[in-house]
Parts: sequence; structure tokens; C-alpha cells
Amino acid sequence: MVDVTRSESLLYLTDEQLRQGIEAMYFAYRGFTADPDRILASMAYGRAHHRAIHFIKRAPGTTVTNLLDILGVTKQSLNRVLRTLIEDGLVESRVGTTDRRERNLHLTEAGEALENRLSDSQRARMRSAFRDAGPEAVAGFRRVLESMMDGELHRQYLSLREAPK
Amino acid sequence: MVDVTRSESLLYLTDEQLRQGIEAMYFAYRGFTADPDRILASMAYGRAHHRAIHFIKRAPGTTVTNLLDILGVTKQSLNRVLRTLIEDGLVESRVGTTDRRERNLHLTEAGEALENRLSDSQRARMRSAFRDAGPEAVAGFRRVLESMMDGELHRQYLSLREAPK
DNA sequence: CTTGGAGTGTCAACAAAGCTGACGTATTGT
DNA sequence: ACAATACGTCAGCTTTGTTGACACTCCAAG
Repeated sequence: MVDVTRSESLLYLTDEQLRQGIEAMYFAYRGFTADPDRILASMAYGRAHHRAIHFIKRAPGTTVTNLLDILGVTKQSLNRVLRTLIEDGLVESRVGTTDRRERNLHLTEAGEALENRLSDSQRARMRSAFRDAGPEAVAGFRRVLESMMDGELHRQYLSLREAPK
Repeated sequence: MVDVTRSESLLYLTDEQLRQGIEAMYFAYRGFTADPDRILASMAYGRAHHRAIHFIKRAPGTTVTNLLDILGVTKQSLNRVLRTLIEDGLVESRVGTTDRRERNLHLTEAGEALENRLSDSQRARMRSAFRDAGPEAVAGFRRVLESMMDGELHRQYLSLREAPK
């Protein structure tokens, strides 16, 4: 089945191993989004609203352009989502202080409440997976995921750590 | 910053670590789908076609119901995708031999060709990530992802290994 | 002080891919 | 004979993405 004569240290790079990794990624991502999706479906929201809320929570006061950059969608697409969140009183859009063209986005109390519900459920699953797998596995998980991002994605991923709050 | 007095072995379960895991998952999944998406966009296909093609390749002769089960979508949704693939001559639908109500799905030569292009690009990224991270990290990656699937997803993930070909 | 460009919002139209509900046909198994 | 299964399809709706066009506010530079 597998040619054992080749360097043993590369057996984890066989096409079969890669395919299992691909399928694991597919099924795990479905699990990853399942819990928040259930909560969102009970309201008039979808995954796009979750992402906006998540990153506004993560970087309060962020601008629309910055959010656009992180989410990688068009402003028309983001605006539709953002508008409903503002109308529903979950997000507040404040005119920028230094540059009045900008809009600084913040979660309202209601927005914070929903964010908590969503991220609690997602964290619960992540925590359980992390605990089951153990610290070394978690480190490996992180290392592989980070290598899977291309340059631009990785830059954005890291940028979230720079000025967290 | 972090309360070092609590058990050190649980530091990897802090909310901050979990959030980083969540964000890593989000950005990595975007990288994971980026390459096939580019190929698909140049044709009239989308991610849904890719998934169908992938699992037909994985389990040749699979039935529509089985594919429905794995993909977790409605038959109307799958049928729309499957119909275009059959019309375009990438997938063949053969009347079942033992049960003539069933349809056994196979890739045609053209279907195999597209599947190869798609999975080559996806495997290339996965291989590069695996190689960068090393075997132990890959094992951890797999362990965490598998723990992230809930029961039903995990069952389906494993079922692909049972009768691979 | 005008003018170009950046940041934002919005209208319109469209596409991909999910959903529900309903119905029809072929086939199997009781 | 009849109920259930497997499949296909019509119609209509939703979410979330896309282009393209246009307007407004505001900053910065000439």
C-alpha cells in the first residue's frame, strides 16, 4: 500500500494523509459553525452577522474599511449586514474623532449580550476539543492552521494581536 | 495579565487561547478553500460542485441518498448541482444494479480531470502546511479537528475510511 | 481655497447555494 | 395490492456574496 522504503519521516505527507486532513478540515468546520448557526437562525441573523459582531467585539472602535479588509467582502455586502445590526440596536456607529469621515464601530449592550451567547457556545466546543486533545495537540493544531493561511490572511490574523484593545 | 497562580497545565484553555483558536480556524478555512475557489470561479462552478465531486471521487458508485447524508443538504440543493455536473459530462449517473431505484454516481474522465486539478491545488497547500508544521503538529491538528466534530459529523468522517474504494 | 481622493452609504441587478413544500414516477418489499 | 423508498423537479423564498454607478462628507495637498 505505502512504499515503506522511502524516508519514514515523510509518511505523514502521503496523499492519503493529506486527504484525511482535508476531510477533517471540512467536517470540523461544520462543527465549528454549527452552534452559533443554531442561535443565529432563531433570530433573523446569519453567519455574516456573527463575523461582523465578532470582529467589532475584538477590536472596538474599528472602522468600516478595516472591517472590510478583515472580512474580505465588498462594502455593499458588509453594509447590508451592518445596517440591520445598527437598526436593531446591536451596533453603534460613531463619527470618527480624528478623521470625521470614518465611522467607529462599537457593540451596544444588546450587541455585547448576543456576542456573549454566540462566542460562549463556540468557545465551549473549542474548549472541549482542546481539553480532549491536550496542550501539545493544541499547539500543533495552531501551527498547522497558521501555515495554512496565505500571506495576506496570516498578516490579518496576526494584526488582531497587535492592538487587541 | 494571566493569573499564573492557577494550574499551569490549563493555561491553554483560557478564553484568550480559545479565541485565538477560533480565529485561526476562520482564517485557515479561508485559505483552505481559496485555491479550489479560484479554479472553480473560472468555470461556472462553485464550492458546492467541488464538494460533490470530491465525495463522488472518494466513494465511486455512491448513491444520491448517501451523498445527501454526507453533505448535509437537501436533495433539491444537491440536485441542482448534480444536474449541471451530469449535463456537463463530469458525472455519470447509472441506474443501480441491485436496486434499480438507486443511482450510482461516478466521475467521467472529464470529471476525474477536474477533480485532479482541484485536489492537487488543495493538497499542495495542505502538504506545505503539514511539512512546515511537522509530524507531531499534524497529529495534534488531526486530534483537535476530530474532537471538534459532534457525534454525527464524526461518524460520517470515519465512515469514509470504512469502505474507501 | 480649490480640488483630488479617501471613507462611507446606498440603489439596482444579479448569482450561488442553502431552505420549505408539494408532487410525480419508478421500483421494492411486505 | 399497497405502502414505503429513491429520485427528480417545480415554485418560491432567504442569505450572502458580486458589479457598477452615484452621492456625500471630509481630509490633505497643491
